[in-house]
Amino acid sequence: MSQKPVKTIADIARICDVSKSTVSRALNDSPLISTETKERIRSVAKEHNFQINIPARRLSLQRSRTIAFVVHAHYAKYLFSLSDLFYLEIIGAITRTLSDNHYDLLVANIDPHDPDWPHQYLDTGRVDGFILLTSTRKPFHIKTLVEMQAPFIVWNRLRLPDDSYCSVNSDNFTGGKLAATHLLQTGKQRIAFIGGPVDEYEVQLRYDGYAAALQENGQTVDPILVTYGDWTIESGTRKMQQLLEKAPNLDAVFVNSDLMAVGAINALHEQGRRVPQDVAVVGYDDLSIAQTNDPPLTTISQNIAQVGKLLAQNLIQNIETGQIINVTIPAKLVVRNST
Amino acid sequence: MSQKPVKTIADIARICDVSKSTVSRALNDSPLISTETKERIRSVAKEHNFQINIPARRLSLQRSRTIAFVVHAHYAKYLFSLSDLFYLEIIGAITRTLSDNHYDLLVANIDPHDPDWPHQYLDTGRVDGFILLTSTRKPFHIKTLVEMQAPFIVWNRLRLPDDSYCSVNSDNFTGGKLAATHLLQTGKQRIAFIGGPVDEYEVQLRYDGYAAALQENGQTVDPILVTYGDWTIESGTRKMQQLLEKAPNLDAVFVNSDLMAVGAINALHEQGRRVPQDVAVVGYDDLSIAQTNDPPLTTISQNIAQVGKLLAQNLIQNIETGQIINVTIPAKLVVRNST
DNA sequence: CCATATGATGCAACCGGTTGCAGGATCAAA
DNA sequence: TTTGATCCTGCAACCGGTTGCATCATATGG
Repeated sequence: MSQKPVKTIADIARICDVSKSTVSRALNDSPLISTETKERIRSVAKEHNFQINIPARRLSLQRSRTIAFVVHAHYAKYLFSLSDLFYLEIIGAITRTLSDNHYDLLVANIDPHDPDWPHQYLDTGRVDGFILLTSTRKPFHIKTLVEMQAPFIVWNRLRLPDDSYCSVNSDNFTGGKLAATHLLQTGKQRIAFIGGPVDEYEVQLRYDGYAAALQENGQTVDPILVTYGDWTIESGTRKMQQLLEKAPNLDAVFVNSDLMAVGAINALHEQGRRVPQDVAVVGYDDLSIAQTNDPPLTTISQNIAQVGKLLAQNLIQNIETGQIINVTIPAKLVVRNST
Repeated sequence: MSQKPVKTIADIARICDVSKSTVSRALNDSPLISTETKERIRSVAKEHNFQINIPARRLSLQRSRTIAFVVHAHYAKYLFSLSDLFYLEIIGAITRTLSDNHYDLLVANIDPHDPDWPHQYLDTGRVDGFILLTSTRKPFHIKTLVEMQAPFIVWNRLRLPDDSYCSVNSDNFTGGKLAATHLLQTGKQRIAFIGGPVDEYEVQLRYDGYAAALQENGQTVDPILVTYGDWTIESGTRKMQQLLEKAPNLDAVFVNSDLMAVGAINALHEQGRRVPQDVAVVGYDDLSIAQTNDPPLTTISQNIAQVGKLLAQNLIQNIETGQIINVTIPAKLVVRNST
């Protein structure tokens, strides 16, 4: 009943008998306003539970305080599919960090062939920056973003720090090395490698780590044991089948993602091989699925929560101060029952 | 070099020697403007590839053309977890439909205990409406939303159409019935039921369908065969273990979600039961994981793409016209190797 | 040939915030 | 008592769109 429509700062100004400017400054905690006036205005605002108009503020400040989480509409049926699970787990940490900083997260469903998409989001003032994950982190897009000087951050950058953009990277070399070393230590001798797409930089690094571990152990990489999938469960199954045909005597495999590892294990079971007794398996990512798989996966953990947090935090930092931040987070081996 | 800063409609107005209003109307295809003027203005806009300022338009139109996808920050480690996979697959279809209609999707990471959250999004003009899925569709929140007359749509509404809000529902009764009937037809006799949380309406309907199928077959429900999990893989495993202890002679189980079904199958394998020979399993949802599981899951498909599309479409309809739309989409049995 | 309908465009207000600058009040120092 | 610094507050412009209404030119009808 007593619901007077208090919708704007002008309404509050009227009630408090001050000007709009004073209300605005009071709500923004400006040092220009006296403490008592500030408190009076704030209590009135609280009382009428006033909500500031965000679009108006955005227009005025020329800042949207919104970040685009870029995804491709590349699946026929679903936008997200299980192979994106890794990214989705990251979204959680991202939104939390963003909202702590009063930023919003927009899901930008882009057409990967449209070179114009960054303009549609940045030049229109809808967002202040972009977060790109592996599947959207094509050279083509990076180039456009750099050229238009868009604030953005990527997960696992393409090259080493020669370009000028932000990134959060995992220590892929160490990850690969940890995985292979662990397998060697458990007595395995013929260790196969199922990578992600061969042209991904992170995949190359993981391979290098794998090769380094073998070398330290006096072994050399057998090319027949090396193959590459596309991150999906099915590709894990397929590549494992092929490996078993070509190299039936393998006794372990380092798979570049938990999802492909799940597929690989399916293939192993089909062939009657026991995991880990006959063939040990190490995955990568430590998705929640790793714990619940049968058997639970030994994997390389990347602390997804921290990745998401850093992606959000450093992008905001870049937007607000222009700093270019590149961080690498450590890889950790998590031993479960698949080895 | 020839990059003149053409950022606002005023710039275009100057170039075309017309007024701001004319530019605005031309870009919005107003019938008030002559065809030739319209074309002239548009070609200039194209040429300078002008991007309209969205926050300004939003302020002026008092519409954000943004929808909030509501999620809870209820997981310790991740916001999304595997048990939300179903929802995540839906996001794809939602964003696609929204962007076809020039709407944006915001991820609203809310505190489920804060009764105030809808105001933070609606009264501030950040969004025009909300999409709620099962985990965020608590009576408490629905009540608040209805009271503040917020436009929103839910997946699987709580009660039958007595409240006045939009929803997209799956035909849960038929789904449950299809699952149980299929198991009976394959010759199974002792069919267990692992539901989602017992207080979820959709779970009750699936149970009713299950019970109806048994009844039509001259059977009656054995309470010892009925149990409820919480949608997670682990709960599927746990509940299956309990069932096997209490009723070792069961020969089939209808599980209310694919994820719990995956967990249940893990438990069955642990006990040395073969799927489907010893125990047949039917899941629910037809997630992408259902196809790649070992064995591939027989499940109830809900056409997730269509669900997402309808959620987006009908919510927009409601926002723009006030119509309250409730639709039920059919459930379909997909037979794979787990039965 | 004048009156009026019709079509195209411009003016100016408005959406709801933020902020540079001017100005009034208070108080201390000269 | 005057001067000037300090502290608060208000005025008004601005952010970049949209839109009701006025205006003006042309077309139509009597």
